[in-house]
Amino acid sequence: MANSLNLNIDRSSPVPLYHQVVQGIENAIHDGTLVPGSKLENEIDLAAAMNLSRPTMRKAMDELVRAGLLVRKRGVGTQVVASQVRRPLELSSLFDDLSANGGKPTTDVLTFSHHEADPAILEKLGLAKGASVYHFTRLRLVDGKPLALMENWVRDDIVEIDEAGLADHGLYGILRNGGVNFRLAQQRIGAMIANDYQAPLLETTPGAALVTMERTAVDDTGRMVETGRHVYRADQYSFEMTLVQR
Amino acid sequence: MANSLNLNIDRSSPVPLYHQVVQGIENAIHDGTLVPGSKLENEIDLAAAMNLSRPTMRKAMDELVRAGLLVRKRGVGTQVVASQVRRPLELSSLFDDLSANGGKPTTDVLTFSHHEADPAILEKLGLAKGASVYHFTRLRLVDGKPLALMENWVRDDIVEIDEAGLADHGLYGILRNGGVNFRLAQQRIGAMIANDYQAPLLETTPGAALVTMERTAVDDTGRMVETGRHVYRADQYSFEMTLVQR
DNA sequence: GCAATTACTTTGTCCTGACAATAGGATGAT
DNA sequence: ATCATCCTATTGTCAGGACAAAGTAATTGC
Repeated sequence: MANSLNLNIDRSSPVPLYHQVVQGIENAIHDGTLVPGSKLENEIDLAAAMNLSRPTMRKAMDELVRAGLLVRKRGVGTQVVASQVRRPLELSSLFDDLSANGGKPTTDVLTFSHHEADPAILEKLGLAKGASVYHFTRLRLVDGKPLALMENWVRDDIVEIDEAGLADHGLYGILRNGGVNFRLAQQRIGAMIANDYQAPLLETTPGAALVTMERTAVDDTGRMVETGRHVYRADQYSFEMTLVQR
Repeated sequence: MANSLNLNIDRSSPVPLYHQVVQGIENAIHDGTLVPGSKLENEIDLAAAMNLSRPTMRKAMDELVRAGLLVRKRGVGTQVVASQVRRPLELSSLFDDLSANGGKPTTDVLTFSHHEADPAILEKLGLAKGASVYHFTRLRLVDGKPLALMENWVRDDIVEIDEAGLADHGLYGILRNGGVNFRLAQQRIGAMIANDYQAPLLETTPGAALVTMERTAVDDTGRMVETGRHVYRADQYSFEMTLVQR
């Protein structure tokens, strides 16, 4: 039952050793080399087999446990977790909500303006009274069919944004290019009924179910850079995630 | 700006040192000793000040970074993240969705049965054809007002469940008592419109917005123990989370 | 034969030490 | 004065070792 799992570790690569191990095991699980339910060799031997130290091996396994692919039990060993539970959107997808679903996503910019922020937005972005923000609404389509209506506010003291760039590179593309490194985001997911404004844009009827998502993103210097409110057609979108009990 | 942060580390305590540090810093942030935006001392000095090794201190900080309370930058230092972004439900709340909101949560068991599982449930729980499951629906109320309608299926080869116990101890209470250690869960959040069955139970009207949540929970041996579908009144509930970019 | 004890395996925690990579400021040359 | 270069502070990665705790299996005593 103990799978030996031969991985190639490239010590000259710039990618950290523990991350190479993470990817290696991930791949092994995906392509069936590591069967769900099977037990891995113990940390010491595994580390020795790859010429790594135990802390390095452990750090790799830590990540996989956090990701929900492995399960450890003291005195027993480490197991590949039951299949079925796939790698979901997961936390890492701080940006680019979709695009993985196969279809071709496109975006229409509906409105674009640059004006003084109202109090609610000032608070959400932690700005001083009188500060200005970019404000725009966009329609996200997949294969030409409307999926989401997105309204965003972005502080204007970091990157300059114009309508054309927004359409071409996307919001996060512009911000990343402008040197913004996002670190975390707070997000709230709920539901509402499509109103008369939203319904025609999303090609549905007033009263249809919508998934709502509000998000505020923070960069690595602690500034709240962007906040927004998105609504998705409930029949075409839902949020998947894997929760890990530490 | 460098906060010294005097923490008491109890080396005789059974709780790991790194976890004591995590709690200490968490508290310091909460009660204002550590101001958002302020810089911490560097890892080496902090570790030395508490008579800890750097790896131990780092492990503690790792957790706080993952939780979104701290932000690290190589060559620069570690910062307390901007306020506003509070500790949300977060991953740890695999169970006990609410109860923190102040009100008194109660639960009514509406239906309870034990029968052969249909194919969809068999697949979700990874059971063989012909296996039986517990199936029940519950109404969750806060301060007597209905909040959520919950329908669950639980495999019957681990713990015996009866209606009275369910009402008294809750589903996760029973399972934990029965020796089930949950490790992870896959969850999907979406939206729908209240139908004629749901509306009166939730004391709302057909057509009202509902948040839907489907979840399958896996224990530490890799078994899928429980799956369920919950609907919440959208005007009273939403899912909050913090996403961390690693 | 059965139960309590012991031994062993494996993960969990912690330590010391070292060097690399990056960001930012200080320094120096032009 | 301005720009390129060097230096320093700080986090990122990695090694090797040691002991504790928990779960499992084997052994022993009755």
